[in-house]
Amino acid sequence: MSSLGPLRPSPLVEQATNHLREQITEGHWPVGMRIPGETTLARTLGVGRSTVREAVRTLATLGLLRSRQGAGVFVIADRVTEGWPTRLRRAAITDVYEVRMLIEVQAARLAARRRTDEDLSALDAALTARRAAGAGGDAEFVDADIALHRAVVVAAHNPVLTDLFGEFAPALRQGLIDLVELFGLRREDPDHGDATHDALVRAVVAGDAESAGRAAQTELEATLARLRAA
Amino acid sequence: MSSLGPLRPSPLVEQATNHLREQITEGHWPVGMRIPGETTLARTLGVGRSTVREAVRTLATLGLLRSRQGAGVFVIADRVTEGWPTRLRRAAITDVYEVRMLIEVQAARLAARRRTDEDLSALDAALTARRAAGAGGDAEFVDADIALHRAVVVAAHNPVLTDLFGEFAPALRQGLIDLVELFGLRREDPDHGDATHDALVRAVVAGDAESAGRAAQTELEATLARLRAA
DNA sequence: AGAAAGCAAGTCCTCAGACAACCTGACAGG
DNA sequence: CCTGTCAGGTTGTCTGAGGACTTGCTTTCT
Repeated sequence: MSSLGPLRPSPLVEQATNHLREQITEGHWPVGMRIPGETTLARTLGVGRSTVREAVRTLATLGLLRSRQGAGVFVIADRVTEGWPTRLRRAAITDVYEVRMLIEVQAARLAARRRTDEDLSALDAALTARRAAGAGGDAEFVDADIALHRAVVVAAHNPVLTDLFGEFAPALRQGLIDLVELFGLRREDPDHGDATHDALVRAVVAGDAESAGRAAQTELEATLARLRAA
Repeated sequence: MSSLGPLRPSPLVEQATNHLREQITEGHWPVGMRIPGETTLARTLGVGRSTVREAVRTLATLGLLRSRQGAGVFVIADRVTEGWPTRLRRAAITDVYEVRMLIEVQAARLAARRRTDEDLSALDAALTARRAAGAGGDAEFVDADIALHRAVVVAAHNPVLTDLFGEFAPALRQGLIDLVELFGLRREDPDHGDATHDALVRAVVAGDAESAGRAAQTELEATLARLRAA
């Protein structure tokens, strides 16, 4: 089992993939350009056409290339973006929260216009759960709070928006738990912000987009102000 | 014979990929199992062997499969954490654009309150460039358009927001180019929407958050309506 | 001359067959 | 038990062919 040295040079497809990826990342093939055809690439790379095809498919799966039948293969990106978890962890919590706010304010407006009956019961359940979690631990309470906000976003019925909120949720959770622990907000506010959340849910239920947006805005701005003060 | 039948609902490789992915995600092929051979799969799926190979390569790139020469293809994971480029490519363009809109409307409001002198000159340059690109190609024009919108987002001075817009930009670019080419929007509107963009920039320059938000909203809603009509 | 219809070249998509490289398990001999 | 050999099956790669689609040019008509 000596895996020492390049016993196997490495699969040809991998070599071809790396070669093509280099052309893109090094800037020789700018975004938008049509790359040479399969037969040309096969000849210049010294491999077969199917090998080129599998290499192209790999880069297409990674989001660098896009092939259109009859037209050719085009460069649609020149780098694979790093993940959001790391970016959000590096960013300032106030910036994260500000973006969360502007997302959710508009989400609330959409939710008021599109919520279904299932959404209504889900919102009701989440509101009740949040109220109940007021007696629990900090983490538990924050989770219930986020679950309620997620229910609002889900009611907007936009998969991209739901995914986006899911991306922010972990960073929000940590930041909010820190905030709650640091300021002991729940002791100084025995209501736990229940009134504002209730107003938000009622506006969504009523289908009043304007009120829903305002309710979300005031609620989130209050928390954002507390974050800035920290 | 069948002239009007489902000539090609979607590329065969894509169908094969989805079929294989289902077997994995539905649990029929547990992690660690060796899946049937290429020739067998080709026969059961009713496609050629190269088609199966490209499907397998796609799932291997996504981290679900791993093929070892001489041994077979093995399942190494049953779910994939998709990056945003992939998710946005798969999502409906209208959903993507709707999220883009709700981001940018609020970004315009923030920009009106926070723009610096550098932002103002950048906005001015971007607007001029967009105007000039009206005479160029479709891709060139879309790029100039996106650059202007990016300048507005940058003026909001929130790194997370800027990154988020950058995440959406590639998907937007593709969708907008398709839209422009499909409908020939630029011929039917010789102004290229210059007036609305000018209004947006002037509101940001003037520091009028309300007007900036409204300008962005009307401009983006018009395009969104065109997308929905497609 | 300008616009519309049609043609032809180029390109990706798919298939079929073939051979090479490689892994695995069975089997015979020590 | 250990080892070397072998046969069968599998993936890796190449080639040739034809179909489907896009694009630009050409032809034809107004």
